Amino acid sequence: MTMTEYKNNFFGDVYEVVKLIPKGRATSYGGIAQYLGSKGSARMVGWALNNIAGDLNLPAHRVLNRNGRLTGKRYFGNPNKMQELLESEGIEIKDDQVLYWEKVYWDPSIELVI
DNA sequence: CCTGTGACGTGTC
DNA sequence: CGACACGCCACAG
Repeated sequence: MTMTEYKNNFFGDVYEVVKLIPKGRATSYGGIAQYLGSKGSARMVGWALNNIAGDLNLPAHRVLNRNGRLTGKRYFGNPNKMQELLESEGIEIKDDQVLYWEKVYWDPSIELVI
């Protein structure tokens, strides 16, 4: 990892958490930020994903905003790509909004034990 | 150095 | 419900 990329562990931490999101579940930028504590804010998580999503094999489609909205769909090249990936895992989506978000939501600070 | 700009979140009106 | 403000941190110009 070069300095331009993994400056702190932050990128690596985001990478690690995103990789651990179970299939068919999803989490939020804020959730990851909360799990990482003071290392970064929710904005940082989005920024991190924006940098590493394409290069690494990350299931970045499982990271949504707090309301379960597909805010990052435009970064998947194909606007429908993100929704298709989620739906292929059994997640229902209506108008860029994940249905039953409470059930789908996976909070790393609660369900992830490292 | 200062400003704008985000794959964000919370709060207020 | 939508519009804003503010906090957040890094980065580009």
